[in-house]
Parts: sequence; C-alpha cells; structure tokens
Amino acid sequence: MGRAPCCEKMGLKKGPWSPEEDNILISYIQNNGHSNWRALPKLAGLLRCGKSCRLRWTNYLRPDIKRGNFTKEEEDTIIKLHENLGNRWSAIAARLPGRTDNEIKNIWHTNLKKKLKNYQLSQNSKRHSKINHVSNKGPTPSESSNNSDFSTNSTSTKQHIKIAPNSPQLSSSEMSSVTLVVDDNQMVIIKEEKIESSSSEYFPKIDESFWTDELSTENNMVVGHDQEIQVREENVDIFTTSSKMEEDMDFWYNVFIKTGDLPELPEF
DNA sequence: AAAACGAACAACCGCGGTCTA
DNA sequence: ATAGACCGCGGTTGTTCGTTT
Repeated sequence: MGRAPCCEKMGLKKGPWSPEEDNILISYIQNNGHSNWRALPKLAGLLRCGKSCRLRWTNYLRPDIKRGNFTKEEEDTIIKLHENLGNRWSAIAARLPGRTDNEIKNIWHTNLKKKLKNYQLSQNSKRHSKINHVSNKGPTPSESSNNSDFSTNSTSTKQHIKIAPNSPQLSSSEMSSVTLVVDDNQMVIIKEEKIESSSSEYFPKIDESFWTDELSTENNMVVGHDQEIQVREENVDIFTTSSKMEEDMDFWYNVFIKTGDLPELPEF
C-alpha cells in the first residue's frame, strides 16, 4: 500500500495569487510551519494544491528573499557558477543568499544568456588578437595578496597589458584593453575595459610594427575567463591557447570553484 | 493614441528520486 | 518488497508591462 491518496485537484484554483491568498499562506506558515505541503492548503483554508502553495512560498513569499534587480556581482557569480554547474539552478541559488532558483533561471534565460554570448564573442575576438604593449608598475599594497595560504617563490609584479584587434583596419573605438594584476600570490585579476578613441595613448601608432605576438614579460600568464587565475612561471602565449589547454584550464578552475582550494596546475 | 512587439517574471507542468504504509 | 504519494527540480508557458512603430 502507498500513502493516502493525493488531494483532489478538481475545484482548486490556478493562476496568479491574490494578496488575500498570500496573506493566508504567510499567516498559516508563520504560525504552523510547512512540514506537509499537501495538507497545508486545506488546513490554511486555501483552494490551492500543495504544490502551488510550496512554489508561491519558496519563490515569492519567504521572508528571506531578496527582491530587486541583480547586482553586477550577482550576475557575474551566476555566469561563473553556470559555467561550472550547468542548469542546476537550485545549486546555483544555494550560493546566492536570498535568490531563488526560479529567479535565477528567469534572469538567465532573459538576460544573462545573451550577455554571456556577447561576452564569449568578445573573448573569441581577443583570442585572435595580438598583444600590443606591456608596461610594468609596482604592486599596490591593497592589490598584493589576500591569500597567504597560496604562496610561491615568484617575483611580484603588476603588469598592464594592452591588446588590440588583429586587424589594424578596425577603428580604435572597437579596441579593448585587458589589465592583468599579478600579486604576491601569483593571482591574476583580469580587468577588461573598452578603449575609447580618445585613449590614443594606448595605441600611439597603428602600423605593422605596432603588433607583437608574444607577451614580453618575465611572468607570462595563462588567461582564463575574466576571472582570478594563477600565474605560471613559464612562457605561455596567452592568446594562442590550444583547445586542450582550455579544457585543462576549465578543469582546474572548476576544482577551484567547487572546493575553494587551489589545486595543482594542469600541464600545458 | 493604439497596435505590435519583446522583455521580464510568476506560475504551472512533468519527471525522477525518495519516502511510507 | 512494492505501489503509489510526496517533494524538489528544471523546462515551459502565460501574463503583464514597457517600448517601439
């Protein structure tokens, strides 16, 4: 024998919830909790099925739900977690306090998916770009390291690397720059910004000698997806990464996301 | 001003895993 | 051991609202 038969669905209300229904549900759960969703609507006096009540509560009425627009940080987190977890919305929501899986799923389909696509297109464009100019600046105290568990014996440098599109025919307004900040812990923070045509100091001359293929710094770097990654003390051409290398990078980063630990670097 | 269109989001549906009588 | 209900999750749909034509 199984459990008692499920609630009779005939006569139950569907569709948007009224404020009165919301109040009844909130009041009942505050007083009695929600240990049994199936029994709840009858006990609370609602003409809804338990499933509908659970959804309304978990996605909308819970007091700990954060309403309002997603911040840039939240959006970035969702993109990164989705890269790692896929469409496991509840798992993603678990790492974003106050946000529901439904909300995250919605924003993904209506907003972030589009943004990510554009972002990936821009990344592909950069991968085919060439490195223009490298200048070294000393690290600022605030930028140097907050992860003392991860240390190596490499030299600390802060490097600003400007890149430009492959084709000099492109207008300067289409150029972008990437700043790599290398701290004592060999963590790289990659910051991307558009270079306006007025920023001519980035690209003083546009001719064939302007373009270079190699990153001419002491610490060549491995570049991931606009996120913190580790520097390698080997010469790696950051913009001609092989697909194998990208797979290894993804694996490495996924371990970092899942465990919070910095694993052994993959062999490139 | 109104119709058409698209974005945003709340809610429903169906499925698979778990639980229980 | 097992049938069938429960629960949670992800996919999808429907409605609302703002923008464009």
